[in-house]
Amino acid sequence: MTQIKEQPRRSTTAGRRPVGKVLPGDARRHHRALILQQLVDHGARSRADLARETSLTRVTISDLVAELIEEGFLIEQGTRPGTHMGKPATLVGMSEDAPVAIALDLSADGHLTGAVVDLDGKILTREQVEFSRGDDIAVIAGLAVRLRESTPRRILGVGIGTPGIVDGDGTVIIAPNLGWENVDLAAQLSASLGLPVHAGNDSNVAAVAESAFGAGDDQGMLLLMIGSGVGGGVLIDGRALSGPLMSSGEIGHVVVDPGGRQCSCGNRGCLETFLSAPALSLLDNDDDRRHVGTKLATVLTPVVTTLGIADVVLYGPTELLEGALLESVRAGLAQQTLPFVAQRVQVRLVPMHDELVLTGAAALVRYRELGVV
Amino acid sequence: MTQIKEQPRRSTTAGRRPVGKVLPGDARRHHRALILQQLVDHGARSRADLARETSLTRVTISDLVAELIEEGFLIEQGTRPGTHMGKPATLVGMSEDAPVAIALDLSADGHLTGAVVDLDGKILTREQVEFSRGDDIAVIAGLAVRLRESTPRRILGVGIGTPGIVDGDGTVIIAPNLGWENVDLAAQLSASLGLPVHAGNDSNVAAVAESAFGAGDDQGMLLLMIGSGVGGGVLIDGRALSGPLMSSGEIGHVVVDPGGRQCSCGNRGCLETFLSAPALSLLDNDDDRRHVGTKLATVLTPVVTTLGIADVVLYGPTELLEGALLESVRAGLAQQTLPFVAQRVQVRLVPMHDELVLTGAAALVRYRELGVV
DNA sequence: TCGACTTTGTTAGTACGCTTTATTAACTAT
DNA sequence: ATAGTTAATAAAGCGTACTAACAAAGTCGA
Repeated sequence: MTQIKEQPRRSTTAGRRPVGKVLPGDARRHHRALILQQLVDHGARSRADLARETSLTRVTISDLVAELIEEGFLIEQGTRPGTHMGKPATLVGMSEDAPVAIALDLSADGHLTGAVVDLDGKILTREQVEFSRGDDIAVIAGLAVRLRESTPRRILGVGIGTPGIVDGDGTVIIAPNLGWENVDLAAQLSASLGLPVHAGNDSNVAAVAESAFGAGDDQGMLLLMIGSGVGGGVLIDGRALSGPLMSSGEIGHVVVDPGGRQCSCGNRGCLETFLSAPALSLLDNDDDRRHVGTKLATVLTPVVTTLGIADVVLYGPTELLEGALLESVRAGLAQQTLPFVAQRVQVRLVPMHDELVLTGAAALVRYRELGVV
Repeated sequence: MTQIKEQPRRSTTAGRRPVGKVLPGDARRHHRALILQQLVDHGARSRADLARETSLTRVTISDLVAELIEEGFLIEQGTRPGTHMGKPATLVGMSEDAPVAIALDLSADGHLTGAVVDLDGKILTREQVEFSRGDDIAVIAGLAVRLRESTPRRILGVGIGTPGIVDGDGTVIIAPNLGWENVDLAAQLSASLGLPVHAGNDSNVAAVAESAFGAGDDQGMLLLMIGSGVGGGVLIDGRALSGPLMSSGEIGHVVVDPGGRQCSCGNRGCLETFLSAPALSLLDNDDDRRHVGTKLATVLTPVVTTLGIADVVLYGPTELLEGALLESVRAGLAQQTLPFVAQRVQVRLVPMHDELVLTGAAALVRYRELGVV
């Protein structure tokens, strides 16, 4: 009887700076990721197509595709329609029964939303439960269990978008809304569920979703999530930047009006005190909206210029953002940056009902487990 | 006679997001980089040490080290002094005759500085020639050739720090100071010198130097280069971020005072019109310096918060920056960011005579050719 | 002083993943 | 029918890192 030696659990290295050694298996995992990426991005295609697109040989592609079919990710879809020279190609595409992710959204006050999401970002099942500051993490695990039982499909992993500062291991360093400090959220859930769990800041995760499933420029994007608070996420090459402080979601707490309104973070005049949905809904004229847009542009300009980002997304209640506010953000950015940058930056709105945090949590799983951006 | 098949020229993949396939040779190059990184960072050590630190086996390390000794990068330095159990370790370290880089600095007006720089960032030879807007690139190549002839050591490659927006291939997309637009600087020099050539924005390259050879936090750093203009560079994980627009050096052209002084970029009131060395030297009281520091903090805050950067470096004429200006930058940052961030960010000065552009150009070569950060 | 132990570094053999070369399969063009 | 083209598989080889085993050179304890 063959004894399989237990390998230390390791997610795909694709997309991360390799910090340690690289084994042959890492190369293979990366090549699997290349194949899945092509199929997810451009739909079903033949093995020969994949060989051309990845510059691997047809032999290697056949081998990898066989493995991915075996594991249920891919499925043969018959020969390519139409008439061509040579032997007709057999199309290979993502399977309808491919593994799915469980996605959890902790960003809302008072409740927790969970969903089963497939690898294309489609929400299959959705459930919402009460969850407030102080509630036990077991509530989260409970929802995940119910979601797991709601589908016959294999679960690739669990993704969580949570407010606060979250490190790369899924530990919530600080989350005032939830009253958490140094909570190893991912590790606890992983232990109780027996599944890989990945957690990220809610607005970072939303940015990942817009890049993975939306219209985001996956080379570089800045997303601002405007809800009860304001969060932000920056993506470069499909990866959410967090930096050594992991504070990348906290753009809402940049002070734009020292001495202004009191903010929950302790400071006064944070961007969030102007731009949150509650604050915006109190505005009753365009002059005030224009004022907020100008303030916002002042915060965005240094980031956009310094990072060379061309795609800025405002994710929030469209009715509060469109019109005067959006126009003044565009105008402000155009005025405050180099002409070279100004000509290339676009600012656009994405409506709240896109549920980017939920699908982004799934995208996080897809990325960390499969290396697909 | 053995025919060596020509491999497509490829620099190390270490540190870049792998975009295509990964061959065994790529893994090997990465492992060579791990070894060199350890030796550069922590000095000479034994093969067994390297095995422990990289988690490769002693066998593999011996193999790779033999190769690196063969190529002249490393050298055996005798047994480790002191008395220990077991067989005495043979120390291996960077060779005194290891290959060097040719570094070129185009950031100054009117002249071009070149140097031969070793892998530790030490300047071995240095030469300066006239170079102004409109001069031929052959002047640059000429200096590189003279520098190459000035040393018997092997040349690893050529690095260039240049003002303007530079893409990843070393093409200068736009550089007003030099009157360049879409000049494929690296490609032209590489063709005429027969050496690998890497080019980057001058302030980005300076940031790389501070991370590689200075005290920079290599997880994340923002460097502002304050000279005749103002440029910036952001490093995350030892890599300079440039984003899709490649404009990351251009933080100096964020408008902080709409309607202010005319800037060379066409806009009015750019950060550069306040903060450049010429502008600063005109200030004669601390109130004005404090005003500039506050403006600067306003630009830095969104970047620091959004990227979660803990290390901010002002690289310029110390006598103009220390005191009131520096203090007000620190105070502004502390006031305008989350307490969590404010407690962790440090702002420090690096004097101009550190020649960061020159050594940074060398660091760029070291990184691109050897994968050493 | 001598054997036991520890640590370093090498040699020999194995596993894995990709490549190249060759072959079979299935179609179009003439 | 025959040639040409494209798809996919089969077989053999190469590079890289691994495990196992061992030699070398010292320390340590009795």
